[in-house]
Amino acid sequence: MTLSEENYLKAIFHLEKKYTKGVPTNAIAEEMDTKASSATDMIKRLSEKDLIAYKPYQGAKLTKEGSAHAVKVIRKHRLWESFLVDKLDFSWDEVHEVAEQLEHIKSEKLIKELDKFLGYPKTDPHGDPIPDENGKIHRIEKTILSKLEVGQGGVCIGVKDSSSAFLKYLDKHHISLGKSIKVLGKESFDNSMLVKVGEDELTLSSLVSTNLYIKIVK
Amino acid sequence: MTLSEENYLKAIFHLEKKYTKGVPTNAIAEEMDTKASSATDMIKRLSEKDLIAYKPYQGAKLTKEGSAHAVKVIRKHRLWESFLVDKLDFSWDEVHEVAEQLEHIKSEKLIKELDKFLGYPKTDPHGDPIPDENGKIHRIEKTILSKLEVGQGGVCIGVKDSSSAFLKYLDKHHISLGKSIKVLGKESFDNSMLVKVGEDELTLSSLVSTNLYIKIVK
DNA sequence: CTTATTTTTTAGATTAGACTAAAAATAAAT
DNA sequence: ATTTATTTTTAGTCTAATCTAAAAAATAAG
Repeated sequence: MTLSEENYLKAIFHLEKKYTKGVPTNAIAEEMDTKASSATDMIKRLSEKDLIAYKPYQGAKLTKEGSAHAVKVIRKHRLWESFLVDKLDFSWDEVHEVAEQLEHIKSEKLIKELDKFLGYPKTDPHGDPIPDENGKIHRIEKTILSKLEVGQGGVCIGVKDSSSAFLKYLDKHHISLGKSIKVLGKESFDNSMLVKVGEDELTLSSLVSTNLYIKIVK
Repeated sequence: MTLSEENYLKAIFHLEKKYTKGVPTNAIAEEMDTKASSATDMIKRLSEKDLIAYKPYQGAKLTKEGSAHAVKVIRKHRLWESFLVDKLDFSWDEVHEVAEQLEHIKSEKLIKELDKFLGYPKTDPHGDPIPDENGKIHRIEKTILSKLEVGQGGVCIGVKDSSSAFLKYLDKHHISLGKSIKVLGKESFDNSMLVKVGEDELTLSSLVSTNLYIKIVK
């Protein structure tokens, strides 16, 4: 399995949440930041290897095998991100690029030992679940902050957008995983909200509140 | 710089110890486990990028730039090997393959932080020196065990052959870095020697004694 | 100093992955 | 239901890295 094949599988895996009845070629090309013709080529290759099911013009779906492989890569990615933050003092906005490389290292033992070394973490530095050795993804119940009503509150447990820009914004305003957040007010005009984060009060735009995952606590 | 280019640079770097006036194409091909024609191709590419100096039929020599890059890769390789042994419970015969992959990860910060995390180790698990951040290799004075006279002794500080088979042989006979070794007798017929390793006495064949590095202690 | 051998290079093919440009299939709109 | 627009695929080219087979250069031997 080549590096490029693995990246395509991963892309399709993520896109399947959005396109449940076959991921379109264009969507894959866009996700991979390449051209549709290149995506078509790769789709054919993956199809021949039975990693995806594909009929021309019908979009792609991962097979059991393809999905299993994608999950393995995602497991490695998230374990490496955890390593970088927990052991090497990387901040959560610095880990993605490096993990993109590390996720392709081939060694069963390496990932098993790394998992042990990290103390079998359940989530990565962005709150995303780390698939277990059998490929099982333990999804956590989470709510988008913007869906909370005034008076409701909870704990920040993840981000939807994990771009460096967004993560840096959160750092700047002292919002991090584990912080308690309570909704003090909502502005219907622009959907911004007034929240209490830890001891601070601040106003969050819609763009921010729609990208933060909360675990509701009564 | 591609993965393959890096591997060729590394190969040439190691071969330069043996071929001081230009590394022959065939030697490179053999080291890289490929064909001479492939080596010629790569030599041309590296030459165009000024990473090696090369005139047809004259063999290859690393330029300053090429050598610096090779050393960086070697630094990464040895730091990763240290990580695998010190932190992830790999044994010294298991690290090479994985480090061959990890050495190509591109991130200045990663390697800087890894070095710090490991406590700035001076040598890798086989006793080979880890180049520092500036590419300086602090070579240790070492003697091949077979060169010692009867009565002389020292500490095992490295291996010349780091094949899995040899390392496993050493494990089996409780020979590891840091162990004290004393020569009790030499057999001129087959150049085997009787040695005391720690508290044990054992006979080492010439193949073994010519592949163990010793720091002589009086 | 020619001949034979070894080493190295060239020539031509192949594969994975990507690209551009054009054709074909599907979907949308008058 | 045709025309228009979008999406997808095909056809052909390109690059990095490899290979085999053959030619050319350098070295060694008689």
